[in-house]
Amino acid sequence: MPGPFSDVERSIFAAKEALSEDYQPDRILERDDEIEEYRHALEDVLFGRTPQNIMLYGRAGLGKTAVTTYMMDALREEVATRPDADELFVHEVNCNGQTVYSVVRTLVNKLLPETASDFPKRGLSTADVFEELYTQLDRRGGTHLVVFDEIDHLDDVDTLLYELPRARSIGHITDSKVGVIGISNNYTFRQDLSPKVKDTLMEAEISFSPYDAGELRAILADRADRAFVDGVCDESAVARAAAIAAKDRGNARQAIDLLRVGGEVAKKHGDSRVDDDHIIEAQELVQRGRLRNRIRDQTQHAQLLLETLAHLENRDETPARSKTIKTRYVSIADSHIVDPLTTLKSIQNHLSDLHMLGFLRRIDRNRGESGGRYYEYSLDLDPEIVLDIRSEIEAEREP
DNA sequence: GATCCACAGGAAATAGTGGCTT
DNA sequence: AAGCCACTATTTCCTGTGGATC
Repeated sequence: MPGPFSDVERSIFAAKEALSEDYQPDRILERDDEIEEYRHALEDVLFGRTPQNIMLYGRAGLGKTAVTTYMMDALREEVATRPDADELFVHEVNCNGQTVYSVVRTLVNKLLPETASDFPKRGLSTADVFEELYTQLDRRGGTHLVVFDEIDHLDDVDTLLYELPRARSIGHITDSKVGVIGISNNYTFRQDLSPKVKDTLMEAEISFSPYDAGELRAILADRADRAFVDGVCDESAVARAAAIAAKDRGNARQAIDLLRVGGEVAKKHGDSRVDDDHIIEAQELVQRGRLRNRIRDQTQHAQLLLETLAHLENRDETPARSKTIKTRYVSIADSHIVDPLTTLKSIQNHLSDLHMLGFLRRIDRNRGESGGRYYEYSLDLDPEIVLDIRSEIEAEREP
């Protein structure tokens, strides 16, 4: 008599969205200082003055994007009631994996009238796309706040951040105002900027510090309240997730992931409550998921090199120097019917990248006249997991 | 102390794709 | 069609580097 869905009512989630990555909370917890600074920096907009440029710093998962979305919504509402304020436009652009040209291009496309066709993907110079941006800004008029998320992923940020904040003073635009809001996961980003850019852009800098365990617990308790059926989530689970994340990097996203996966684990086991054992089990799953995404982001050759290193690791042939890695890599590339890279240099480039990303461990060797100087690499991950993930990825692309 | 090995690391050149303007 | 342009991923070329060896 019981059908396949008969025990669905026992589900422990009430509103799982509250634990998803793109959930936007309607109130922001534990970021009062940052919000206050933010508010101050945005005040000019309310009086129709040129907005300040704002930079946000802080690791991933510290609420930079959430606070920004929150602030922009609030600002939009407030502007509507203020007679002095110009019409406000907020544009968000994610810079991950983009170039200056493509970022400005997406901006232009957002400003273009509905009927117009998109700005060309290629074929035009960066100056052209900026020119189009300015005419579109002036056509719209008003105040524009441009949010560049993950701005540190952009190479050649200088051009972008030099051009845009100055557009008005140089006379590229006259009927509109532009403010730049940059979001960076990288603290050293500031040092990479040219001095010219630094002083214009750095009118307001807000840095987000890691959450401590107490703050995380408050955030998690709030989310757990919404996400889980009442009373299902143990306080110990919240405390455990907060503790793990606080010890790692004070990352709220990580903590929330732990809670969500912990809930899934409990559900899979058929348990009616979520406790800290579930969170501990979730920790490994979350870590593995992270690693899979990071590996997936790598180019094919880099992935093949990771696979090569995993094999070498299994045979106890690590640490290995680039030459031996290369010969193994070639045969592995062949087995996947991929054209291998031909030069040693390109292998070394990839190895060096992978080392910088924390996938590989590297030893500096110097045997003087009888061996010279070279590096030896070994895998800084569990080889079995790497091989597993690799075959998962490989299986996805075949069928 | 000069020399030398076998790379490391950076810059520039090359190749290849796609697509614009004139 | 010619001449640019953006962008990516190599390859080629060049200039260190630093301890062992002479």
